[in-house]
This record gives sequence, structure tokens and C-alpha cells, in this order.
Amino acid sequence: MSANSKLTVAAHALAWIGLYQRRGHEVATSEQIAASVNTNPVVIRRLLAELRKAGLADSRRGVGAGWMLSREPTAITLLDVYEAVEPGPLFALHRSTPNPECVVGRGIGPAMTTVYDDVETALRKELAKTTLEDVLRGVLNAT
Amino acid sequence: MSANSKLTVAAHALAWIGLYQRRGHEVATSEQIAASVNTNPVVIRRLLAELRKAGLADSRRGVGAGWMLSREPTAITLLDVYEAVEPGPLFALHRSTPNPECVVGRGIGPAMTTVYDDVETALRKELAKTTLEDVLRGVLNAT
DNA sequence: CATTGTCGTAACTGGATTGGTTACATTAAG
DNA sequence: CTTAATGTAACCAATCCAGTTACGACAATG
Repeated sequence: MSANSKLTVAAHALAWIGLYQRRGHEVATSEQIAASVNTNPVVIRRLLAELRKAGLADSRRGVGAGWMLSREPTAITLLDVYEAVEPGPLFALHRSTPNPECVVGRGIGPAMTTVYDDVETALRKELAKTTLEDVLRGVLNAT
Repeated sequence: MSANSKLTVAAHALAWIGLYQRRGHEVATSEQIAASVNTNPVVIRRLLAELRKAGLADSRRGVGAGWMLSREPTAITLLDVYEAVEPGPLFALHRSTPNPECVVGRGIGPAMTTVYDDVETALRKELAKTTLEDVLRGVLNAT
């Protein structure tokens, strides 16, 4: 089953930072974001560290430290976030390799891989359509 | 991460049954299938039980028992299999509900849901393109 | 230069999920 | 009645993940 709320939380965090900056603040703290997400600050820091590695966010240290976006909300797509946060493939093959003596055991991997590749391509294309700016607009409209 | 090998194994099992039937046999046993997948027969039975519930496979009991397809391979798409085997949504929202006092906390759920709906639609459309017949052909070509 | 507020990160925990395994009742052919 | 298979419950071990605690690193500020 999908335990996959990482993308949601990542988008939440970025949206929060984006909105906060738009209101004139320099940086947002992991504690503020955690309060909105309703989780622990460390969870947020870990997640944002991945986004930083992907060049989507950045952090300052010391007093007055916190997080900011590395790019304009219009220049961050959900595909960027997805890739930063979900490295593995959507569908996996077998966990223990199937019987190589069997035609199906040999052929099923390649056969499914081509399908999965197409599915992932479609998924990426769809995620690329939405920017953080769109998310921000959606968030404000939902009020 | 994707621990999602269920779809792969389900397709494997159905392909095995399909090929076996095509070669003139009436039914395939969970033990035969398990030997090809390289797992335990009970795992296969559990999985096939789900596919049976979805009307894709059927089973006989008693001596000479086993499994058969309920429809022609051309009439079974990977979307059918996916729906039979993966009931939950691809992306989940937060596990603990976000802070409703916060604009982002309130709006992020609806905003992401619309995106996720589009993504799932794209994914389903892609999975619907491939039938078990296609998989079977792919398996045999891979040899 | 000491204080302070925040990040960075390791380590541990508890809960949930999952695949595998054993065991045994049920079923139907011969 | 015997036999070969499914149906299903129960349990185990491994894995994963979010949450939590703890503490070191860092930089602004007075």
C-alpha cells in the first residue's frame, strides 16, 4: 500500500516557506513548518535536507537561521519535488529473482519493465505540469 | 519507497496460467506458479484469491484442482490487475492531519488532491493500454 | 567572547506492513 | 477411502518509517 505521504509533506513545507517569504520574511524555521504540518521539526529538517540536495531549498545556520526557497515558486515543479524525495521506481520487480529455467520467469522482468517505463514517463509528465506557484494558488483558493 | 512488487507478481502468475492453458492444460496449481515466481505457494494463493474476487481468475478444488483465467488474455488489462491488487491511492495525504489554524495546513490537502487525481488518471490510462496478451507476447519475445 | 537560537545528524523506539512459513480443515475426483 | 489440491488462520522475521531525544556545530547579537 502507499505509505507515500512524503511528496505531500514536501509540497506542504515548500508551500509554507513560499507563502512566508511572500509575506516579507527572510527564512522559515523547521519548528514553524512542523507546527503547520503537525509533526516533529526533525522530520521537517530531514526532508528539507533532501530538497536542499536537489537544489530546491536552502538553509542558514546560527541565530536567525532557517529555510528559504532556492528558486521562484514558478520554477519548481512537483516533478522536481518528487524526484528529490522519491528516488526509487514506482513499481518494483520481484524481490527474489524468478526461476530462470522458466520462460515466464525469464521473460516477465523485461516485459514489465517496458510497461513500467511508460507509466513512469506518464506520471512524470503529469507531475511536471504543476508548479509550486500553482500549489500556492490552490492552497489560497481552498480557504 | 516502492515496495510494490505485487503488480509484477500478479502479472507473472496470470501470464504463467495463460501460457499453460494455451499449451493445452486445464488448470495450473499454485505450486507450479510459485516455482516459477520463486516464492511460497500460499503467497500465490493469497494473491490469486484477490484476482478471483476481481473476476480475473478462478479456481477449482479437490483432486485435479488449480487455477484458470476467467477471461481471455486479450480481455485482461494491467489496469484490471492493478485495481484488483492495489486498492489504495498512489499518493497519500498527511498521516496526522495538519494544523487547521494555518492557511497552508487547511488548503494543502485539497490542492494536492486535485493533482493526485490527475496523476492517477494518467497512470490508469497508461496501464489500460497493455493487456495480458501483450505481456504474454513480451515474455515470449524476451527469450 | 559568551549567549542564544537554530540547523545537522546520529541513535533509538514503536508501530505498521509484508512475505514467508506452518498447519490444518475443506473439497472433489477416482 | 484415498489423494491432491485449495482456503485460511496464525505466527514469525525482516523491513521500513515517523517520531523522538540528544547533542554538536554554527553564526548573529550584545
